[in-house]
Amino acid sequence: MDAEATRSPPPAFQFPVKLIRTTDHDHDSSFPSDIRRRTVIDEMDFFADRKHGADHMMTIISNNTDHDLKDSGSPAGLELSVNTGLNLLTTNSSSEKSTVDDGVSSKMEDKRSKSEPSQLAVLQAEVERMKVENLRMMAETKNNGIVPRQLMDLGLVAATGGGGDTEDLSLSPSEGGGRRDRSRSSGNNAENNNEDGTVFEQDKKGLSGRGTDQREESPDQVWGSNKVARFNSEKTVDQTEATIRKARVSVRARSEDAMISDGCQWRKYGQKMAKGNPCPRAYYRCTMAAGCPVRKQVQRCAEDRTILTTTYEGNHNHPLPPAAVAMASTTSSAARMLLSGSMPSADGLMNSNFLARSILPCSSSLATISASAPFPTVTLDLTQNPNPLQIPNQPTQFQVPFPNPPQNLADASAAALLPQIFGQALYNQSQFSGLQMSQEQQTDRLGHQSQPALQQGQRNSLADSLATATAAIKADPNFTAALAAAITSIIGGAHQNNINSTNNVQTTTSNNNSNGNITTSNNNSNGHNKITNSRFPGN
DNA sequence: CGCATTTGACCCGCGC
DNA sequence: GCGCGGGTCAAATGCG
Repeated sequence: MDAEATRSPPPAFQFPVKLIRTTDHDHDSSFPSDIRRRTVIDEMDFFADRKHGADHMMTIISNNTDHDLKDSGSPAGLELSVNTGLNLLTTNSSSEKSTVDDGVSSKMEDKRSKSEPSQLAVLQAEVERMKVENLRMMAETKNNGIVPRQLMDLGLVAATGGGGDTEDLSLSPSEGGGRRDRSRSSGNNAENNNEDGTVFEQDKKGLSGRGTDQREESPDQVWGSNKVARFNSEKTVDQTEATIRKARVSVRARSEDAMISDGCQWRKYGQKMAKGNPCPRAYYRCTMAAGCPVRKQVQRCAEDRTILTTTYEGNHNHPLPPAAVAMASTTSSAARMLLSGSMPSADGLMNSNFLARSILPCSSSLATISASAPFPTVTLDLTQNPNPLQIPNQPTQFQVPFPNPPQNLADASAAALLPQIFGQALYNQSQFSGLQMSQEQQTDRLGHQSQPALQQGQRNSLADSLATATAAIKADPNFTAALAAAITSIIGGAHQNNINSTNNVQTTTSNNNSNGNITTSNNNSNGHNKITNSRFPGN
């Protein structure tokens, strides 16, 4: 498996979900023996460098917005750094031996940025525009004495930067040694202060009843706790914080393997039988960096044990390998969608639901938002056949006619496209969310404007944002073509792979120069593209 | 021997 | 106040 880490991944267009094939399923007590005994389909490697094509779009957006906004230090960056729980960092983690398939990422990133200057420029311009707009909105809201908490939170998160140094201020319980002092006072948040004096937003620690959670890090440590605001003052703010803190993103995907790969390294730290499900729930924490607060739960669906539900919460405090960025982008976008419309109230969540449908009418079965769950949760259901996956009635039609692929491949395709489509739509949605929120808050203060009116406004704003962004993308025929080619290739590749009883889907889409040379190929060499994660020996 | 996983115990919040 | 369930810890265990 170590060989995998050092292997140079082929230039590929891969996806955020990899169905892990573990070699020691027999040791896996997490799943029923019948599941463990099943013939394991070869890995579906949806991860990889998305140097080109659709995924590129998402990556560029993430990178640019992240850097631009962060660098500028402008409030505009706040929104884009929403603490969705998963950073959108694309910086490659250096040399973690088990880092998943990121060996050539840097090069590829560079190459990509060089090869697609026009798209980049367009997107950068778009980001710039968004930034300015956000700045304007911030000023407006401040003048009104209303500061969308969302933006504040984002800003704070942004301030912490991609390094997650904040979390390094203290050791995680394990590293720190000794059992957590659960009686520890929760009032001392000094360690949570940022270098620049900004209190790490989610310092939730302070809010957490569990003193232990102060220990480190991030907000997300409160991941399992229901402790919400105990401060009466700034109640609204705290409620919103709590909402953000607890936001979760669940991904449902069919997999007979122990868990899906999201490009990160995880260590199992617990397993419990959850009520109502004969399948145990496994708890993992990210081990890519000490003190990374990101956790995830993996559990099989009781009704259909081929379905794996992976729930993420937390914010990575370290750079992510490209492979992880894909999933992070997806989940992050989902969380952003959830949170962007999110007031802690049920209305807010319902709004998000509405927004989800508005943004992604095609994904009504792919993305759902639960307001009833203990924590606001976005569920990305990749088990349903997204056929066709499209965004109707949008300025730029984005139609991906799936050829009704087999279930697993449908999942793969959905997973593959999610970061681009879902993420893009959500990204755009997030652009107006600040405005939407401020409007909403003002409206609330003024006395509850009718929901339909707000929603209409949201829809219009969304449509504008989406139109602008999609138009920008569309403006570059090369990119559009590459995107279409990539998608076609994905679908074809998935199909082909299925026929070959191989789930490994590798699509290479190169757009290496500015003269429109587009090459799309389906790299489907059996047994060669398999990517395994040495840190995933199975759970 | 080091590291990851397993698993029972513990803590906490919530509902009754 | 008590029981239940979820989440986490950490010693024990297993594996490479």
